[in-house]
Amino acid sequence: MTPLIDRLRRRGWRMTPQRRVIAEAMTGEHVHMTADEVLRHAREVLPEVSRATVYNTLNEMVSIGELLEITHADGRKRYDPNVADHHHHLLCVECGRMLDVHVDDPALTADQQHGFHILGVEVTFRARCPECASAA
Amino acid sequence: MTPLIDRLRRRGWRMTPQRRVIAEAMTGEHVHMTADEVLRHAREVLPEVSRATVYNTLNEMVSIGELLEITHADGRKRYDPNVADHHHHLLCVECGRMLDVHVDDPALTADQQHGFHILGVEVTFRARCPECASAA
DNA sequence: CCTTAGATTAGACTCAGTCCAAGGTGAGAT
DNA sequence: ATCTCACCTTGGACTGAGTCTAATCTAAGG
Ligand SMILES: [Mn+2]
Ligand SMILES: [Mn+2]
Ligand SMILES: [Zn+2]
Ligand SMILES: [Zn+2]
Repeated sequence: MTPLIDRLRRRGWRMTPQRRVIAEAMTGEHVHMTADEVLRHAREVLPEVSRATVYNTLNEMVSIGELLEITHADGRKRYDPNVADHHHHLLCVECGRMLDVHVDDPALTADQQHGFHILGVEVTFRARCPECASAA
Repeated sequence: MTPLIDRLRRRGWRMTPQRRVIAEAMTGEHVHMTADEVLRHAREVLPEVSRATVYNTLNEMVSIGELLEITHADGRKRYDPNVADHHHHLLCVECGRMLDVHVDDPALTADQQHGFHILGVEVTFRARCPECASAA
């Protein structure tokens, strides 16, 4: 898997310091940051990055398929760089931590499809993580 | 299944016209309205209902388990009165229409649980409905 | 009827996310 | 190496869903 930054350059993106630091934050499995978390990470390296640029960059990466956008129950969106490896999620409902999990996609029987054309399926396991369980 | 209104009264809720009209809107399968849709329905019967009361009532019904809250990708929450019958969802990504579907819950193998205590699982089929498919 | 705990209300407020117009800059062309 | 401009970044105004509050109202038990 080529690094995200190389793939972006190959698509003709101008490689600015802002985009570089955002792309570097968005790497790995089990990475599911909110826009504000990405902004904080980016500012540790490049303190003057603006919120608008983080939103611009994340949205563009989502629209070209280099990031997945996950809508969390708390309303804020999360961004997931793990697009190469189809997966689902395990979510701690207390602290919001989210892990990638691999499980077979469920399928709908014909009569349950109601004539819809299925595009994909999302599975989220709601759970309590070991840290939150022991804190309770 | 006793009607929602009776269950609410039995819990000691004061039965006001506002609550009655909101509870009447929240009945049936395949019902997944936003707060604003509930408000519009309520105002057709009782024009002076306030937005605050709709939000108060929906949130209270969710917290006592008489409604499910579904966070849609567009950010707005949907409210689902079908709590008696465990089910999952089939969502048209174009028009947002959402149907109840019945499919076996997927399960995580022990090594995929990462030590989490699983509370439940949500499955959403992303799809295009027949109306949106023919419009395209 | 009275009474009052609980319900309703308008509008101010919060917070994530979008939009805009002005100024800045990466990188291809010379 | 410098020029150029299409593209990028920025602060701040704006939007829209949802929450909060303080004043007013009312369902229902005695
Ligand atoms: Mn993931
Ligand atoms: Mn449903
Ligand atoms: Zn946790
Ligand atoms: Zn549709």
